[in-house]
Amino acid sequence: MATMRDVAEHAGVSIATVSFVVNGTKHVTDGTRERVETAMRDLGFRRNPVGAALAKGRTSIIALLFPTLERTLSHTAVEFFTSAARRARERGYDLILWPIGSDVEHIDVLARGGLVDGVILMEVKLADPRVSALATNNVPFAMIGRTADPSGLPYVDIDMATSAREAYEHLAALGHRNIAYIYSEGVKYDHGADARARSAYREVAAAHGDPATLIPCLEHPTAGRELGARFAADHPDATAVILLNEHAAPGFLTGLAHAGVRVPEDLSVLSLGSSDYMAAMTDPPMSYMRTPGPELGRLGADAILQRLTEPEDPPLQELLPCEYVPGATMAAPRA
Amino acid sequence: MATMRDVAEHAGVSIATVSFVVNGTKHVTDGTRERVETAMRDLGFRRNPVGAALAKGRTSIIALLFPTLERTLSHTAVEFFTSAARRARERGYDLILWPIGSDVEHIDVLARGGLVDGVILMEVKLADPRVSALATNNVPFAMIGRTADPSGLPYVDIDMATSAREAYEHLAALGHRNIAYIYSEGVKYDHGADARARSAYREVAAAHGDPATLIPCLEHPTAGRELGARFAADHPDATAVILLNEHAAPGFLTGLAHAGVRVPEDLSVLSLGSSDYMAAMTDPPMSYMRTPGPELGRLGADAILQRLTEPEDPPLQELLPCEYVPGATMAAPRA
DNA sequence: CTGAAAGCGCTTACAG
DNA sequence: CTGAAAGCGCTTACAG
Repeated sequence: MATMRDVAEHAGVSIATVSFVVNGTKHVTDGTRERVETAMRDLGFRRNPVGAALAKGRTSIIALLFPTLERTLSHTAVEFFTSAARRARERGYDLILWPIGSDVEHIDVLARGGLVDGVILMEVKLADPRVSALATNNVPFAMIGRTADPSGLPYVDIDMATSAREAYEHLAALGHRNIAYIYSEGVKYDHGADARARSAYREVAAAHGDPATLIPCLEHPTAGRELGARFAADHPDATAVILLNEHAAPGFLTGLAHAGVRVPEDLSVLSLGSSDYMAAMTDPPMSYMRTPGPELGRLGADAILQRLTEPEDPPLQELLPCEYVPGATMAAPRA
Repeated sequence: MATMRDVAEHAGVSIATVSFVVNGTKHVTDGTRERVETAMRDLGFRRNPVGAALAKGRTSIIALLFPTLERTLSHTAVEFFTSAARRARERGYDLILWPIGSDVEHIDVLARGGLVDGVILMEVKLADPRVSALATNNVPFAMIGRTADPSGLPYVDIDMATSAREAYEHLAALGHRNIAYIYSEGVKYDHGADARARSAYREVAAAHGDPATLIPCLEHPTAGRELGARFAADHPDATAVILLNEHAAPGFLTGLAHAGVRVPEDLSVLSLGSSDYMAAMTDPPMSYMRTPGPELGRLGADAILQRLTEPEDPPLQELLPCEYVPGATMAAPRA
């Protein structure tokens, strides 16, 4: 593979000049530039990014850290990633998905030393060891999600407290007074979004003077189906359900149907943190609170890029609520 | 950040010795090693992978190229990735997901020069410009999927011809003589798996003397639903459907139900290339031909690692059929 | 067992 | 506008 030195010799210039042409860093006379460009073409030259990275101390690559080996990448997570990648590309960076988990060792080895310029964290826990690892090692990072106390740290997150509250209020407005809440079982209990949604649910139920019922469910359609099948028997008084478990939602409706529970006549269901794609999977189409995945992905990219380009600016901190999208799974409770 | 030079000074040794300790490349006396290790700890030393990459000419990083910006990462694709990443990790490599598409420019810039040691291609087309780009640039690669003529190239792929044929035979064995085929619309027509499954379907239908009916459908549950709703009207003679469109499958069943078509009494449905996860989404649970995603991901990692470690060996080429998993969407046609 | 030194392929002040 | 040279942080023959 041709190097800059080869090109320089071929064109009869210094390698500095080649570098200027390749990067457009400095003005070069037309004649010289043409000679260099010809030489590059003749030799099939392509700049070696590793050499450049070492000299410059940066790579223009951002890593999105998602623990795929521990947790399945949901459709919504894919939306975050795709949108963040698109935004990064617009701004001259590459975004890659690095499937490393809570394995702190691995994190700072990768993140330091300029293999990547910065990282975006997903699946952030209330107390997240990765955050301190990155901070200690001085690796620029931003979170999609946030820790218990994210003050001073760049993040973009779903406003889960507001979203859960609004979900509740939508059902309460229809007259529901016994609204159960289904969450993801097997997720670390201190996962930020889950934890915040659960507290908000408890608070708003209490504020209404309604009972709070928290029901765990594994993140899989089959688990949803089993839960749906026994739901009426286990929770005869519930007239509505809020569900923060995208993977289980379709199965839950199926299970209900098989048990003779009609949705929404017998039970209203509202999926919290879902997408058009997943909502359209179910029958009837799910009423849901839409996760602002594309918006957050884009903002997540902006958040980390701001750390890189304007490190003195206050960190970007943004909270976006889910938006209510009516489907066909909500109605007033039977009298 | 401390460098090897800092550590060397601190420990009173040469930086070569530090390198030997860090990498375990050569034996170092216990006493010396301890001094070096202490110095590393004191200074919080972490080896800079970019420097190492430049010196060694490799990074131990493999990139999985998936055009996320053009095509949604399906649950099945996530399985490939996760499994390949796990396997790579076992063998001392890191696997990252690089969301670049058919953008040939971008590919070889990234792939050459040792930012990654090799790449795995997904979503391979019959004629794929990326393949020639990588070959020209001498970038080690392997395909999950394959081009029209992959001879001499490393690949692992679904044996779609066999799988489609078997799908057909399962339905034919029940007595079906009019089996329609639903494929993904909007996918480049020369996508390998799609193209091969379609030809196999045509051939096997012809061999049976049955009519072949090819029906396009966008890759989204809503499109599936619309297709299901008008299916009986458009194709009154079909008694069974093979469907290679995971995203549309759940919606398709829903659409059928709303149009009064009972599955499997009125119409049998068999999903080709699906997963337990997606099959469990539908009601009734889908009968499907299971994509060997985890197996192929693992083999895909092996295929590229073999190019890197044993470049003289003949390339790994492996074809795995989908396995039939009975669900509740197939029955004999009505008399 | 350890060290001095060249080299990996670039970038970037500094001169001219 | 262009070049000579130092340097980014490592690795690895080659000596001793």
